[in-house]
Amino acid sequence: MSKKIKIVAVVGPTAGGKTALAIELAKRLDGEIICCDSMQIYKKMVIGSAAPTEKEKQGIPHHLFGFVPVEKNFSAADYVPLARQKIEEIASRGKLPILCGGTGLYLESLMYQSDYSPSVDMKIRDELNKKGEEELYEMLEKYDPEAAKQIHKNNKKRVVRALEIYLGTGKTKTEWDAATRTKESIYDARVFVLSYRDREILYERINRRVDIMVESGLIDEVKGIDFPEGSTAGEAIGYKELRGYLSGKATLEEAANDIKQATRRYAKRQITWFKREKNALNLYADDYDKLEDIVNIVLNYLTS
RNA sequence: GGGGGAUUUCCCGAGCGGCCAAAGGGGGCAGACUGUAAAUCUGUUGUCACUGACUUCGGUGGUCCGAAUCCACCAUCCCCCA
Repeated sequence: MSKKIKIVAVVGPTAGGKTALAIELAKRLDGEIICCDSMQIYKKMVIGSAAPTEKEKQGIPHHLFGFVPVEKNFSAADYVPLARQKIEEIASRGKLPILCGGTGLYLESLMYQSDYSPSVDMKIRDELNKKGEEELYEMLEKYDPEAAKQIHKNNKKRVVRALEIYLGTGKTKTEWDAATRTKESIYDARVFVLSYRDREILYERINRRVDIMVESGLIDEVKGIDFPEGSTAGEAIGYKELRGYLSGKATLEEAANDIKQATRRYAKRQITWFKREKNALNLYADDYDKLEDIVNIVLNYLTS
């Protein structure tokens, strides 16, 4: 059993200031940043996904940003091995891998999932998707009653996923989970959840940031991307609403308001998600005057 | 000046005499989540001493055992004729 690799993760709701904190930490700790965000990984989606710009990066090496074509179906299962590879590579050079992003599932999978169940034939998924919720749930209750207990019958995506695992591999999702999910983190990870105590402040930051994105050319960015029908990338907040504006379905103001609202709700879901990481250190930006203070808290925590 | 229509809980919007604290949607709030996760789904959303009581459906006053629902007047908005 080899020693666990040390990593740092900066996560939390969108617009919380993760990017700046991660870069600052990388400077102090001789680190390199790895994307932990399901949208910043895509090519061309930089303004709308709030990916760091060259200037923001300040010369710090960034990995797994903007490298997936928008038409490609990318998922946590694709992300995890790539991120692992990067972590090892960075650590082997004596640098500290710093994960940064808002996708809780990616981090969770990276830390607590030794391996994913084998990829499943998309034909099985397509077939399942044709069926109704009732029928699917009854199937799940029959094949994997444990999973059925945990998944709500209305949550078709998750019911389908559980079923396709069983139908495709002969083993249930419950069995796969038991075999591949780890109790302890695979890495010696220090997780920092950066957020705001006062939700109003966070929401104002979100609203402002959306305006800034639009002013910075988000519309042109959207025009320049050809999202295939039903692609994951095309579901990104900001992009879908602006496509609606460009096709005349909404005014720019309506689209901008929709983006703000969707982002706020997204931030709430992220906050809920990150509460699950019990070993994380919660950092509330509104408790501090400046970034430097937060950086120092983190540095102290890491050395203690 | 004459005729018609509207006014519902944070918003939109059903309700048209009891089964209405009032459908449904949105938003808010809380939560779940391990191969679509910026996705998907769940619960909750008048107040309280919460299996019951109380205050709500523009305002005031009526009719009725009983009104968001009927009547009268007032207010505001919209439409049509002048």
